[in-house]
Amino acid sequence: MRILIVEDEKGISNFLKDGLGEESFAVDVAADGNKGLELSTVNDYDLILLDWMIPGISGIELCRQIRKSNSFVPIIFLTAKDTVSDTVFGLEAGANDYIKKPFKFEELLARIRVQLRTKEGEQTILKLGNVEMNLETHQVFSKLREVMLTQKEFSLLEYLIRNKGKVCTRTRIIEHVWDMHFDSDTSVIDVYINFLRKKLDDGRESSFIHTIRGVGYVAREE
Amino acid sequence: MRILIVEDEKGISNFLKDGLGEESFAVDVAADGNKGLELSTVNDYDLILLDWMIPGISGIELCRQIRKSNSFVPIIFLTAKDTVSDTVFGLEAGANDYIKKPFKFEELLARIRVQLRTKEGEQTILKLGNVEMNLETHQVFSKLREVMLTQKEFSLLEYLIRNKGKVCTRTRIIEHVWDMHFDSDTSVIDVYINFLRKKLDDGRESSFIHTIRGVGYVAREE
DNA sequence: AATAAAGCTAAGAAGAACCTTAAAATCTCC
DNA sequence: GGAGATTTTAAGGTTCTTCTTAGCTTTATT
Repeated sequence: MRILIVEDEKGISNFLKDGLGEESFAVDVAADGNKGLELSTVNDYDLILLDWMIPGISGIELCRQIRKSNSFVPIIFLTAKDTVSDTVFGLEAGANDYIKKPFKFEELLARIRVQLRTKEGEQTILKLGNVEMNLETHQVFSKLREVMLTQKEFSLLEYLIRNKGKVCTRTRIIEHVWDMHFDSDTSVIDVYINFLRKKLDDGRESSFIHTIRGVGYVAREE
Repeated sequence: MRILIVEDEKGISNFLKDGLGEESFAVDVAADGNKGLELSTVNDYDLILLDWMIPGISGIELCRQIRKSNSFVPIIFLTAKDTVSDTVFGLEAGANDYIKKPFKFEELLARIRVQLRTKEGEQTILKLGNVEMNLETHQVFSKLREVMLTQKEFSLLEYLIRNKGKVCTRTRIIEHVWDMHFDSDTSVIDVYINFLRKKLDDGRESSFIHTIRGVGYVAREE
């Protein structure tokens, strides 16, 4: 996840760069509007933090420019001002959210995550071979038919498909899908793998969910 | 890769043993400090997981004893306590890292891999000639084809490739790959070397696994 | 060349891991 | 509170891995 910060106050931009770096974002900093425009044109950021008051092109103008170029990158305004009209201007210019200075780092982080989540939500459809799952509507299709899955079946399938090609060990599955620890003596996983295979394998011989004996399972396209 | 777990709570040790087994480690469990000392003296472990609060010799004392005997085996502390001083004591006693209970299995795994990496420059992908193994996805490729290996085949191959160029004696192979002391009356190793050669040598005459008569085997590039 | 030692390989027994089904326990919604 | 759906446990059957055995081949030594 790559983030651009457009901010002229060194103190703040350093603080943000360090903090976001620790959260394992890749961070670039532009100290003025022109530099910001240049970087945002050249690179493909996942999110942009934009200060209201910057030298060169103003924040609001930069925001408009970015939107004009048909980019839907999430933009969060950082503003010292507290007037309703400024907020309105910002959002009208195409910003997704704003945060008032001074702010707590954690609050900013939370808002960033919200933006990235909704952005990810644009591709709420996971696919593997004939199987397609829509995370938003909670629907699953195999070939053309819709298949009804229960909650647990759904999250198991989601975990397998998100990790397609990789072997998911029983331990990891239990931790991610069942939220359990330390229960090595259960065969729920076997049962649910069986459910999924029955529902999704359209009576074919071999499943797209492969068993790796002594290790776990892996979802692979044929 | 052979790991010793010193932990008195059966639930946790079973959970760890299964989980690490799935990641193709050979795992021993000691339920108290004395047993832990005994096993760690007799066997050559690649890593030790040590609970803080155990019957018999305390975890911290066991750690000191191991270091006293000039062993540099990586030690990771498992601790329920959350005080700074305990951590300090643990690290002073010679531990390499610690993790607070309860922990996610994958976090522990990540730390284990870090310790093994710094020990021998490891990555998740091991290569030798045409053969490539991905420890994370548990896949093995020879030339372009994917080759299906069983658990034991996988860990034997891993051990050989980690020690590529070096001769692996039968005794060491048995100790690191099988969870056994050397039993001169077994020919499991021969059998498994044979399995690997069949699966990986693509019908060629000579194998990349060379036999060193009276000593063991060595994996070498052509 | 004979002999012994070590390794190779095929076949099969023992055991572990997995699959499948059914029934019990739990949750949900009227 | 009860009916239906979902989740979990349990158990028998099946398949695959692991390990042993035994006969055969290669290598080393005298």
